[in-house]
Amino acid sequence: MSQTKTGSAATTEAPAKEPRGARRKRETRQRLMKAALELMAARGMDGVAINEITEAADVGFGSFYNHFDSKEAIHAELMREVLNSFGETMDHISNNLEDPAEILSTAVRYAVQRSADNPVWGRFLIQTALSADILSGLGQYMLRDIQRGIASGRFKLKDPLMAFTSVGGTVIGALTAQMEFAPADSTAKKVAQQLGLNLENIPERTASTVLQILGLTNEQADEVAHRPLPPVELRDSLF
Amino acid sequence: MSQTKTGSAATTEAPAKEPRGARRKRETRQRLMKAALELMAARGMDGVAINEITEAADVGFGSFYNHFDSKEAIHAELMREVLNSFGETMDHISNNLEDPAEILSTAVRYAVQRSADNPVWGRFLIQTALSADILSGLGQYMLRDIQRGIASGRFKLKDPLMAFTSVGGTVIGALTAQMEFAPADSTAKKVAQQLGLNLENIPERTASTVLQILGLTNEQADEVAHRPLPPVELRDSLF
DNA sequence: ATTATCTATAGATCTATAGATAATGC
DNA sequence: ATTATCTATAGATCTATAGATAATGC
Repeated sequence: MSQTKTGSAATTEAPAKEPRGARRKRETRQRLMKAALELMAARGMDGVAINEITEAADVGFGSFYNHFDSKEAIHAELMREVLNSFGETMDHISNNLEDPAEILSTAVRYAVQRSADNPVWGRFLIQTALSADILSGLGQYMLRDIQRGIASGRFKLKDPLMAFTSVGGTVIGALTAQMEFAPADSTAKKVAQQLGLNLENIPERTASTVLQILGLTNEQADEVAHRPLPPVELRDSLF
Repeated sequence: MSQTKTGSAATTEAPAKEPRGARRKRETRQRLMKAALELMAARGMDGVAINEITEAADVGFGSFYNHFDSKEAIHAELMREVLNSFGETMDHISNNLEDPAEILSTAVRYAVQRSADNPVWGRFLIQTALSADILSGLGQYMLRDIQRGIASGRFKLKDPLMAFTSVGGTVIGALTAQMEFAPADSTAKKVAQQLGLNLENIPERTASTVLQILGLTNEQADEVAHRPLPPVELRDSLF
């Protein structure tokens, strides 16, 4: 248990009075996190050696253990941070909107769009969603939003469990699809285009699909899914 | 390239004339496959050492290389075999039913139910669905069934891509959920029950959900999803 | 003096192969 | 004689730690 955890792990700007050594340590930690994020997004936790992380971070090998106890530990930290950053955005969205359908729609559009813009982030978000128990990751936010919609009567569900499963699966499927299609030269994109599939506006179409699963009519869902997106403030140092 | 591939990898009964040595070899291979299947279902390909596979199969370590070139090779073989066995069942279902909705419903009910009965099989099916490109796994069968339904007019889709994504995500989500809930003492099960969630008949409810995504009304979907299941013949040596 | 980093390395783990042993089939 | 298995091991890879070096802060 030799490592020190900085109070608020994600903040970039230090409290001004932060001594130089502490800043240096924080920066090293940050470099390790960033390097691990990219490597593990691409190849998964098991596919990456600590050696590779320190190399990519341009940090001495032994320094890794000044910051993390193990590979599992840094991976867990990364998941925690991706989720926290996502959660904060979600809270921000929730606090500025009334309609539960619009809240969920905004969250979905945000997640899908951001995964296309930043596949490293997206791949990691998917890892958190699939890892261990569902409700420790993405699922908890979805569940909260869905319950809110049920309570308010906006969502009318005959089968809450299946609705939850289906919404979750749809979102993860869309994140995956979006990242397959995002690169301009991807084979997935070519195949899809040959099949005549529409690859525009996937965030909005995902949101609409999700809302229909939750009981809105086609028209209602499309309307909500195309409302103007409120600006979302991002403050992640990692991405 | 020292290994020999038996013609039809999955068959149990040999052509009677098979010499003793060949049978012995086939049985060793089979034991390796079975052991790897269980270990890799639980811990993933990377989490298992070849050593552990031969130990579990009660086979000398070096013998592994009489049958497979690498860990990747045996994993690929396992995916291929799980998928083939699934595909044959799907073909059997397709050939004996007319209604595209019923064909897809039967396939979904079969996959979900069998995952509950045999979590090792289920976990592997999920691995095939998530691995590499979507359409090499489960997806190809779904895509075929959905296209058939569109062609016949049974499914009316405004957005084929999202329908496909959503159906795929829903099925994988249901497979996962079903396996979480299947063990009598699982925590997931307790949590779900405390939330008042209905855990009965998940195969049928998944099928119904999928059909609704594909444009059937609630009532139509429920009716199809509860038709009597035609008997399905299984002939997998591995499970 | 303290703290964070670095280099170097011991030990564990794992893969792939070589060569010996045992069983089969002619 | 051939074939499949086995045991034993060399070599590669990776983790975790020890001890040296450099920078900071008093």
